[in-house]
Amino acid sequence: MTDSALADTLREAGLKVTEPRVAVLTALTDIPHSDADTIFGAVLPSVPGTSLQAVYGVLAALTAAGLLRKIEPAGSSALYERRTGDNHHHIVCTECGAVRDVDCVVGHAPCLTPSDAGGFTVHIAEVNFWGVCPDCQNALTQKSAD
Amino acid sequence: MTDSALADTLREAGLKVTEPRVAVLTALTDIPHSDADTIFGAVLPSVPGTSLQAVYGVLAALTAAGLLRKIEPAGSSALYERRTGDNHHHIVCTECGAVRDVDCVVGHAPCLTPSDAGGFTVHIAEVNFWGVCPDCQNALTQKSAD
DNA sequence: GAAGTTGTCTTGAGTTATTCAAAACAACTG
DNA sequence: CAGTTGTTTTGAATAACTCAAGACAACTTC
Repeated sequence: MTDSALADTLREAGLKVTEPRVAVLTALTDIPHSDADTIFGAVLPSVPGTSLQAVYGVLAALTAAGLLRKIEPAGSSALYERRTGDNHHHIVCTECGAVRDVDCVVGHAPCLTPSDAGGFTVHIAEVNFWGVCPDCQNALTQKSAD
Repeated sequence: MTDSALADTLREAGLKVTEPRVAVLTALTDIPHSDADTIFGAVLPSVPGTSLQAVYGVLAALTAAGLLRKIEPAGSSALYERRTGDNHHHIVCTECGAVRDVDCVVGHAPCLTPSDAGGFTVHIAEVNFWGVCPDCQNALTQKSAD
């Protein structure tokens, strides 16, 4: 994705096009599911004078505009991704923290409807899977074979 | 639930029975889905010399022993509850933060199996619903009627 | 029932992710 | 090109939580 395409994306969302914003979008295209600090590290080379606070500001603005989705897995800092609006879920590795997208389970509206919401109006259902990624499975197998 | 029943619960889990631990269990029986600070406040009157750090320690020990479940909804601090081992879910009010238990959706193993786990071994599926509680619905209706 | 051992609590400080505020600055408008 | 509005920089502050060391209490053994 080119910078000018990203610029258009920003403009369409009613946001001003700035270097930090384009850089953050570029970084999240390359490395999705990154936290603010990782994004800051990825952005710093191309935007030398920037700061972590600026990254937080950009992330908040882009999330509010619907350009980013913020996910907050238990026990880790907030992660951001560009894939929005499709209600997909995530699986997190309990060993290394790796995150992977999981498409919505087999076409289940039932999955997203509690049996008894106790009078609550349900707006969204959030599903997170926890498990072990292939790499860590190998590492664990290796270890137990020692 | 009496203190001695709680004491037995602790002993059965292989934990020493102490005043702060009994007090934390009592507090969580009365007010489930509480955070460390709220529990601290509820415990303080009956265990005058205690500290927030002690509460954190107790919560960690009881959670590790399987006596408590820790839930960490996005954007809020960690909450604890005594209901464990039944894989139930939660619905959180986006207005006031109220949390309510939701029994597992209509008997769905499918709900807990991602369509493509990408090589991950899935251990647990976590489901959180976000919506508006009855009280806040009323408040919002009222407000729009003004 | 008393002494010892082990684990728990208290006290105090430190860490990390995140947020707030004010001034300097840059992007879009006309 | 100048003005306005919104963004970024700089610096500091906050909240939730963790770590560490000594004081202390619960269960065990005698």
